[in-house]
Amino acid sequence: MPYDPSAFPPFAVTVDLVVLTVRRHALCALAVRRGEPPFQGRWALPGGFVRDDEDLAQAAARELAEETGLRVHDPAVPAQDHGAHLEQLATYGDPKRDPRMRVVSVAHLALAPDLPAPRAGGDASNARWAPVDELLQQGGHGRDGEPVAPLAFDHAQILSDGVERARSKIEYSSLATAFCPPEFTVGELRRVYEAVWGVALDPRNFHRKVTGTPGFLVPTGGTTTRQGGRPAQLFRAGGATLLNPPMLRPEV
Amino acid sequence: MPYDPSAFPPFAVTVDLVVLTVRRHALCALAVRRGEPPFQGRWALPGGFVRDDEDLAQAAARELAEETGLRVHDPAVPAQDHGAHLEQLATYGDPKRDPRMRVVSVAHLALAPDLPAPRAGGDASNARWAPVDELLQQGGHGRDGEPVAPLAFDHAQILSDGVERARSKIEYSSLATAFCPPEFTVGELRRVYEAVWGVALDPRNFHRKVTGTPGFLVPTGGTTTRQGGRPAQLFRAGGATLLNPPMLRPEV
DNA sequence: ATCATAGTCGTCTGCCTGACGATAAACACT
DNA sequence: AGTGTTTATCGTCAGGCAGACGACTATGAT
Repeated sequence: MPYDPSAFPPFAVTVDLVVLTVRRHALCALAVRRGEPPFQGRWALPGGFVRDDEDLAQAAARELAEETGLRVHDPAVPAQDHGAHLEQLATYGDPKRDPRMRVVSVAHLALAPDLPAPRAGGDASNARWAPVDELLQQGGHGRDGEPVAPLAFDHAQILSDGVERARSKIEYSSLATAFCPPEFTVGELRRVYEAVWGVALDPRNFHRKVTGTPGFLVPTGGTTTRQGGRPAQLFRAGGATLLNPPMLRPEV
Repeated sequence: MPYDPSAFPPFAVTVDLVVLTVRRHALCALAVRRGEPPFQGRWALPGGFVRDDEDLAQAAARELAEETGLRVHDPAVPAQDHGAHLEQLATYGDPKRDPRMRVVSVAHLALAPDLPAPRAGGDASNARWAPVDELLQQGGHGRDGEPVAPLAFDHAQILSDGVERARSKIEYSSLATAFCPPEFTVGELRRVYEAVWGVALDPRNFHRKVTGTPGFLVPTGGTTTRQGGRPAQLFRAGGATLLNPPMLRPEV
């Protein structure tokens, strides 16, 4: 039976990216300014159309590289350069989510270490890291006073879902290390958890927990004083991806 | 700026369903026989095209109702009839996953109580509940000897992802009750966990855990002996959706 | 009456966590 | 050099929870 193109409605398929990082003790997301209607001039999540010959993950990795220069960390390549974590988040397909046409967006979540200022097609003023609080808050604005919220389309919902995914996933996986540089201290890792969860953690219990979980952290032998105070041991992320028992997020 | 249809490649968008239930102490999934090429005669997950005016969740709920007659349980309607749990699972978009054309499939996961025999367009021989082990195993076949594996397209991967989602989600949520009838006993709930995880659980510790978790179970006052032995209390699912601390899955 | 089956209540022990005291090693002052 | 500040790291203790398992209860089957 030949294929009948009239048997189904055509869709546009895009990937949108929730790229998270921790800057200045705050969980931040990458936002780009829209250059064309709809929502011209408003901030949005980076993204774009999936190409004809591309897998969804490939498209997301391509967009991520275009926006940030980040390569995706491939677990199959252990000795690889430090790269970002990228995973599929969810798919959004409300018929009215884009006023122009029927668009289904496959959102992806990327976790990246603190990066230099972003570039978007070479134009820095059209891309920025903004604290997720500002992006999700009614009338949110950056430190420069520019309004950054509300985001275009349904991107506030997508960002919110991505943040919630990240918050819950660092509980039971070693993903928090994706926010850290290749070598980091226990204190730096703790400040990642504190920024993502928005809580304060006891440094002593945190230290006991992460150093006592087999495979989570591997000491590199070096030390650093870049945080001030007593020199701290440097670690790399160990091979373990699942934490058992998990890291417990404190109650409200 | 007008919309330019040549700016993006057109996709077909479908929803595929991983419908899980527990039958005869085994985790089973709904499978339908394909009536046309490609993969004609092979078993596949139920699914279909998303319509022009439909949200993804609506499309999934419609397909679920068409295949099983199940309504989706809406948390906003507390006094509602018993219904299935339905949630988005993941999206699959490999360019070659369907040889006919570019198809992106938004897979959904549904959990249902044990149901009467399925119907697929009224033809029972073209739909069946099959243990997920048989569906995922090389050369798997049903009790009638008919081969049910491998599934068509990338449906083995989708089913595998859905099963893994269900296995992990009943750890920290009350979702296991979605496999049970409206009223059930602690033992019936335990057998759900045992079937989904494929392990044996201590009845005494399980009883202590589920009855001691506030909001998980609400006693209805009734009892039943349908399992034989001493009469057991009947419970309904309580309002709690998140279990804290979680139910622990025994080690290998 | 006896047995088999399933449900329910307790006990004990070990592990993990949260709370928090104490010490160590750097830097910035005076 | 001494003092204070900051961060890191080790230790202690009590409470909670889970795994192992004994004991008892209430039904139906033989």
